[in-house]
This record gives sequence, C-alpha cells and structure tokens, in this order.
Amino acid sequence: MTFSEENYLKTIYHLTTHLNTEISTNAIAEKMETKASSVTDMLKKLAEKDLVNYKKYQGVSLTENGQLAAKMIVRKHRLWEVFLVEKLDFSWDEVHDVAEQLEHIKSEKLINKLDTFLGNPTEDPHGDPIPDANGNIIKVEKQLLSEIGIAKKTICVGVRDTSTEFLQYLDKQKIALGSSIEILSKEEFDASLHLKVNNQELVVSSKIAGNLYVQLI
Amino acid sequence: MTFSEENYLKTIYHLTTHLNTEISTNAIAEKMETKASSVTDMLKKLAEKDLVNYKKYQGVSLTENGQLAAKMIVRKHRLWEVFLVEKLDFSWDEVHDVAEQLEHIKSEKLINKLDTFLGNPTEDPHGDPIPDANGNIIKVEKQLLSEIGIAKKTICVGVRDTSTEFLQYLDKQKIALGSSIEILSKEEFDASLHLKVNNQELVVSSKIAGNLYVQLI
DNA sequence: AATAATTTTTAGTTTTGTCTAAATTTTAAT
DNA sequence: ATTAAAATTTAGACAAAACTAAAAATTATT
Repeated sequence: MTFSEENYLKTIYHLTTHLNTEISTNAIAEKMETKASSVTDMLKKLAEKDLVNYKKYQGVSLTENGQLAAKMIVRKHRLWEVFLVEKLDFSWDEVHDVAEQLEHIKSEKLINKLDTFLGNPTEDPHGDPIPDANGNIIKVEKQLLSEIGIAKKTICVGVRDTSTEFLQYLDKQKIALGSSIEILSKEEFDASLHLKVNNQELVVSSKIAGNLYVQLI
Repeated sequence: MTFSEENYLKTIYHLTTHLNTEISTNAIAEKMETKASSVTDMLKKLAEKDLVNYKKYQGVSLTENGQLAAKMIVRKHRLWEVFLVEKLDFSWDEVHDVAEQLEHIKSEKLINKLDTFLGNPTEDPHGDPIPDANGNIIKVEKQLLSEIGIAKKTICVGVRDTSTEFLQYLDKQKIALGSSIEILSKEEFDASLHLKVNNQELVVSSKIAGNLYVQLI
C-alpha cells in the first residue's frame, strides 16, 4: 500500500466517522486539498483492491478490509502522537505533522512494541481513541460543550479541532484534558458561554464550545 | 528532498567511507540493486542541486552540502536503531529495515529530541558512529579481527556486515559488542582463527574475522 | 596503436499520482 | 418537465523515478 492510498483511506475513515453517510468525491478532494479528478482516479484503484465500495457518481464507503486498514493507520498515528508527547516532550499542538509521516512506517512489530512501551494507551493527546491491534476501539461517552445545558459540571476530555491555533488558544486559557468545566450561563444573542474552568471564570464563543468535548460528572 | 534522493546520497556516502575514491556509477547501481542508467539520471539531478560533484564518465563525489545531508540521514538511521534496541527491545539483527524507513522522517525537532531522549549516544547497536546535529563524528580506533596478530587481546567493538545472517551467527556464538576476544592461533591454510571469546574457545573462518571490528587492549 | 571488452550515458518507454479541460451525470430551480 | 447549476468522471498531459536497448566513452588487451 502506497502513502497516497493510505492517506485516502484515512481521510475517508475520518469523514465517515464524522458524517455518517456515503462520502462524496468533493468532500474527499476538499479535505485532502486536491482535485476531484484525482480523487476519482484513486477511488477506482482502491475499489479494485477491495478497500472501498465505489459506484460512479454514488459516493464511496470503506469495505471491511478498508476499514481495518484505515484503523491501523489511525492506530499508528495516535500511538506516535502519544510517544511524541509522553516521551519526547512535544506539546499537543506540535505532533500532528510528524505523526502524519510516522503513520506510514510499515512494521507490525514496531507498532506493537511501541504500544507496549507506551503502556497500551487508549487515547491520544487530543482525547481521540486509539484502536488496538485488532482494530477495536473503546468508545468514551463525550459531548460537545456547546450541546450541554446550563449549570452542568463537566470534565474536558477531547478536542474536535486539532489545529495548532485552537490548541494554543486552549493552552493560553489553561484548558487541558482533565480540566473541570462548569457552565455558568449562556448568552442568548451569540451562544457564547460563561464558564468556570478550574475555578477561574472565563467567557468563550460558540466556536470554541463547538470544538471542545466534555464529559458530564 | 525525496526518499530516492536521500537513498542515493546515503549510498554514495557509505561507498565513499569504505573506499576512498570517486564513486562509479556501477558501484552505486550494484549497492542499490538498480540499473546504471537509473543512477546516471539521479546523479544529474543531484548535481543540479549541488549535492554531488558529477562529471560524465568520471565518477561522483559528495559536495559539502551533500556530505552534510548524507550525515543527517545516517544520524537519523542510527539514532532510530538505538531507539529500537534500547527502548523497544528489538534485537540488533531486526532493526535495519525499520530504521531504513524511519531515516526519511523529516523533522529536526524530532531527531534532536530523540537524541536527547536516548542520552546522546555516539554509537549505534552495531558499533557504528552517530553523527551529532552538526555532522561531527567521534571516530573510534578499530581494526578488523582478520588484521590483528596472534596472541592479541581485544574487545569486540563493531561489525562490518550488518546482515541478519551474520548477526544471528554472532548471537549463536555469544559474540556481542564488548565481548573480549583473544587470538590463540591462526591456521595458515585458510586463515581461520582459533579464538578465546569470553573464556570460551572457538574457531572462526576468515570471512567471520573479516567482518568483526575489535579494539586492542 | 588498434581493437575488444567494459562502463557509462542517451533515448525512449512505463508506472504512479497528479493536473486541466471537456464531457457526463446528478441535483436543484423554475 | 425542462432547464440551470453543481458534482463527478473521462481524456489527455506531465513529472518523478524506474526500466530496456542502443550509442558513446573509457579501459584493457593484444
């Protein structure tokens, strides 16, 4: 499997878990910053290899094979992220590009030994689940902060947007995985939230709230 | 820089340190298991980028730029080998292929943090020197066992051949880096050596002796 | 020094993954 | 139900890196 094929599978996998429908050619092209015609070419190749179900003009979905392959790439990506943060002292906003390269290293032995070395983590530094060697994922109950009612006490357990900009904003506001977040009130006009984060009061926009995953406690 | 360009630079670097002349197209082709015509194509490209000195039919050598680039690839390869053996419990005959992939990961921050994490090692698991971030190499005095006189006491400090077969042979004979090796006698007929390795007597062929680096003590 | 053998380069082709531009299909709007 | 708009696919081209076969240069041999 080539790097390019792996990147397509991964993208289709991510789009599938966010949305829950057949994935369109354009959606893939946009996410990968490439052209729709390139996507079509690749979908044909992946279909040929029984990694995707593809019918002209009808969108695409992963086959069993494709899903497993995608999960193994995601597994590698997230384990490497844990390694970078836990062992090499990277911060959570620095790991993405490097993990993007490391996820393509081909060695089952390597990734399983890395998994052991890291203590078989179940989540990456952004709170996303790490598939095990069989592709099984432990789903943790979580909701977007924007979908929670007032006066609820929560714990921050993940981020939806993993861009450097967003993660550095969170650092600045001292919001990290594990931070306690209580919703004090909601502004009707713009859906901004008045929060208490680790006993400090803070106002965040709905855009922020729509990118933070929390767990009710 | 592409993977392929990096592989050519690395090969030229290795050939240059073993031999000490201009490197021929055929030597590169043989080492890389490719065709001479492919090598010519790549040499033109590398010359274009000022990474090699190349004159048609005259062989090739690395420029300053090319030498530094090659050393950085070797640095990555060897640091990853240390990581695999020291942290992930690989044996020294299992690391080559994986390191061959990892050496192409592009991130200065990654490799320098890895270096720190490993305690700034100066040698890889086969006894080869690891260039530092500036390309400096600490040269350790060492000779092939085949070039040492009788009755000399030595320490094994490296291997010339890093193939799985050779390394597993050494494992079987309980020869490792740090093993004490004394030459008891040499058979004139085939240049085989009668050794005492860690107080165990052992006979090895000249082929073995020609692939073991030792240090006189 | 002339010729044979070897090495190296050139020319032209292939594969992978991308692109542009045109054609086709689907979806939306009147 | 047509037509307009949007999405998707096809056709053809290109760059990278490899190959084969033929040509050219170098080296070795007589």
